[in-house]
Amino acid sequence: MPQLSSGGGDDLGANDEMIAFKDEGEQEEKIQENALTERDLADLKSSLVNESETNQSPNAAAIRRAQQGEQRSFAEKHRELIDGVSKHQDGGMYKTPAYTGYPFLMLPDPYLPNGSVSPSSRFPLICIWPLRMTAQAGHSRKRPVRIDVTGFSPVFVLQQSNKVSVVQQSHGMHPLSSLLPYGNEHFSPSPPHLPADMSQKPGVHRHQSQDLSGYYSLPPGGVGQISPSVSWLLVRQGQAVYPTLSPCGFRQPYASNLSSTPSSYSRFPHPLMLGPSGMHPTGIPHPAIVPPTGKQEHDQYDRGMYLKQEVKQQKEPKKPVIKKPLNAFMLYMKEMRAKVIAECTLKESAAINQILGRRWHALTREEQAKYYELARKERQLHMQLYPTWSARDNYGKKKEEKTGE
DNA sequence: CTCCCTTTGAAGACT
DNA sequence: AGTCTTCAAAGGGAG
Repeated sequence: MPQLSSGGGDDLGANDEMIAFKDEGEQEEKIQENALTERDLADLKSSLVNESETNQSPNAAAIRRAQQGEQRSFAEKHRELIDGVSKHQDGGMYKTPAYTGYPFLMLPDPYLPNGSVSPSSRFPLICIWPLRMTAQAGHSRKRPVRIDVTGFSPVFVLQQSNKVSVVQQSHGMHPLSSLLPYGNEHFSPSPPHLPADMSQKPGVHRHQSQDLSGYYSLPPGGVGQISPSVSWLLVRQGQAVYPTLSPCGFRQPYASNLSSTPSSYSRFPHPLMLGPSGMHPTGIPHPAIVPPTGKQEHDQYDRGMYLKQEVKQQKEPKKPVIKKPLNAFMLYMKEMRAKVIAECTLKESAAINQILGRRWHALTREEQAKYYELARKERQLHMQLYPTWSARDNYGKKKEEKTGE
C-alpha cells in the first residue's frame, strides 16, 4: 500500500491502515463487488427509503456515473492539492507527497520515509488555524440558522525552517477541502443566503462554503491566548501571525505577540473563543472537546449556546468531554454525507449511513487508504494533544447518562 | 425533549 | 487470544 508506508518511526498510529486488503483475486472480487454495490445502491435506496425516494431513484447507470465522478473528483482534488503544495514550496518540508488531508495543522510529517524527523519536530512549530467565521446563531437541531461570514481566501502555511511561507490559492476551491475531516459542506456551493460579506468585495474571493469546524491546537505550552478573529490564524513558536487584508485583497500575515490583539480581532469576535467550553488546556478550543452537558454537533458554532455553556460552567465547572478521534469511516461519512443527501434527497441519517456504508465498501483500496491515513493522523494528533486521554474516559458514559448516574 | 436507528473502525471490557 | 460492547457523527422519526 503505497500511501500507507509509514516509513518507520510511527509508533503512534494503530495498524488500522494495514488493513488486510486481499490480493489480486480479492481485487477482482472487489471490483465485481463494486459494480454490484453500485448497482445495489439504487435498490438500497428504493428499499430503504420512503416512497418519494423510490420514485426518484436514479437508475444504476446514473448512480455509477455519479460514483465514478465522485471518486474521480476526489482523486483529482487530491492530486491537485499535492501539486499545489509541491509547487508552492521550495523543496524543504514536503519532498514526499505532502500530507494533504490535514488543513488544521500543517506539521512536519513524522512519517516521512526517511524517518529523520527529530523528536522535537514531531510537533508543529507552525500551526495553520482555519477559523472560518461561520456561526450558527439560534441554532436548533432541526433548523440551523447559519450566519456565514466567511471572508477570505484560504492560505497555505508551509514551514520552511524558521520562516512562514504563505501561499495564496488562486482558485476558488480550497485545495484541502476534499479532505477536511470536520467539514460538512466541502463541495457544496455557497449558500444562497450568504450575506454580502467581505468575500464579495473586489479582489477578495471567497472559497466555497466549508465548515472548517475543527482544528487542532498546539500542545500544552505551545501558545497562549489565541485570537479567533480571522479566518486563518497562523501560529509560530509563540507568535501568532494574523492574516490581514492587503490592498489587493490577498491576505498577508503579520507577526504579533500573542498578548496583543490585532484590530481585526475586535471586529470579528468568534464564538469559539467564548468561555472555557471546549477548551483545550492551552486555552484553545478543539472539536474533540465538547461541553460536558451538550452534544458536540454544531454547538461549538452556536454563540448563544457557548454563552450558556459558559454561564453554566461558571456555576458548576465540569470536566470537558474529550471525544474519541474519528475513525476512517467516520471521516468518510463526514465528507460524503452532504453529497449523498444531495444525490438521494434523503434526510434520514440511518438510511444515509447505510448508503455510505455500501459506498465505503465500494471504494478502492487507495481511496479508503486516504481515509485510514487521515484517521491515523487524527489519532496521532489526538494522542499528542491529550496524552492522558483514553477511550475509557468516555466508556459507558452514555449509559451512565441514561441511567442518570 | 430524548432516544433510536444505521454504518465502520478503534479500543476497552470481558471471557 | 478471541469476542463483545461502547463510542465516535448525523439528523429524521418515534414515543
